[in-house]
Amino acid sequence: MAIRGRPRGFDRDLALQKIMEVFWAKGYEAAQLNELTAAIGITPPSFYAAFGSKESAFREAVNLYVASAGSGPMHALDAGETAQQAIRAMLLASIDVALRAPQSSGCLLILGVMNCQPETGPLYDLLKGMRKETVERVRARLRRGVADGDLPQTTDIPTLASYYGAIMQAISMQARDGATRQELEALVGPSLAALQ
Amino acid sequence: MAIRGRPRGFDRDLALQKIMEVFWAKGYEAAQLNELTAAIGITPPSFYAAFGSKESAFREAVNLYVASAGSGPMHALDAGETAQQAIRAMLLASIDVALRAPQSSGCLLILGVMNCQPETGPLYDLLKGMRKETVERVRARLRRGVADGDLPQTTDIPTLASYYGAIMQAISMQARDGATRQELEALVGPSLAALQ
DNA sequence: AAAATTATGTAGTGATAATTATAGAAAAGA
DNA sequence: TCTTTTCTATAATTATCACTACATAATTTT
Repeated sequence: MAIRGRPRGFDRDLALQKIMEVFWAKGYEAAQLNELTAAIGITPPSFYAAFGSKESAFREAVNLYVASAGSGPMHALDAGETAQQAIRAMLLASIDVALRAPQSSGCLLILGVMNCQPETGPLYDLLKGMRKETVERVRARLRRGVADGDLPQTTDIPTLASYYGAIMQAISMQARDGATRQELEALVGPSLAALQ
Repeated sequence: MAIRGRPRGFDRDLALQKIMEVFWAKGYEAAQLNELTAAIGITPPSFYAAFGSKESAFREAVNLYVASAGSGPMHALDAGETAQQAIRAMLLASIDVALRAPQSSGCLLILGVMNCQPETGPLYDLLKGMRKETVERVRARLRRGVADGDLPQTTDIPTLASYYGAIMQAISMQARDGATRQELEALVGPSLAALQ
């Protein structure tokens, strides 16, 4: 049996794409509902029928982001031959992501919710958890680096992993401050000194 | 002739101190006027009579911050014997500031205005300009380090300066994410590798 | 074709938050 | 004392923004 009732007048996947771009460009709190609906070309009731609420739309957008636009750094981390190359590639991919952002730049997972309002706590924690996961993946890659002989046995893996997590946060902040690709790439060199 | 009219019922300097703490703890956008007035113990009309608006109160608070609670890192930068010691002391002082923050932690100049709302653009630019000034002072200290022979002539000063600016931003972000002093100090070591 | 079901558009509703009008209180000057 | 000046408190006012009630449109099922 086919779907009952009046069919949706827009493509939900395409709409989610637009939603992600608006949230990415402006962050959760600054992205107003009328910007979201205007970007899609629908009115509020259609938005709520399709996505439930601003918050649940954001959660969906984050999942889409992780699976698409924001996947570069983690992919680069896995693809690098040595630990050093992997870290370097991850940081360069972060720069790509930060500069590919629609407007104000930066990574959605890092700048998407700045906890400007008290009620955004759960979303802030959601992104915080994802950042933590990122650091965990870096940690795993460094462990592999030690096992492969890329890094000395004495490497302080937890410290280095959270350090590179911090570098990625810094890249996003600087991108939001308007840094150029050159300026962002200049951050990568010094940070790799910690792997020598 | 003495001051005419009913005298102010509260200490303006003390009130500004409170205002700074609230803005520091919650950021510009999340700090609501009733929190500000409640912290001081006054009502809105008194606040507006004394400070003009939320925005101008914030500007005053930022100036107070730079002159007091937030002065540590720049002071440490000037006091360090060698360039390496100065940078290290600055980063450690940044950690002190980030952890001394009233509530959600981090540096007011870094996290005070995250541009969640479009109308906060001017304040965002104000803080951005101050961050730029910080990097300029780091640059000057590194130049002196080269002149003193602390650092090789080939040192890429602009790159390193903005790199350490980025590290301070990262310290604030991680502090806001709930990092402990130990975790923050762990970021300093790797970042100093760039000065070897 | 009629009923059932789901989407859409117009035009609100309700909550929140910065700001202020108005009246009254506390001081100095005449 | 009485006027002038400045501060304070209560209670609006205004704007913004997420969200929705209601009527209507477009489908499928019977």
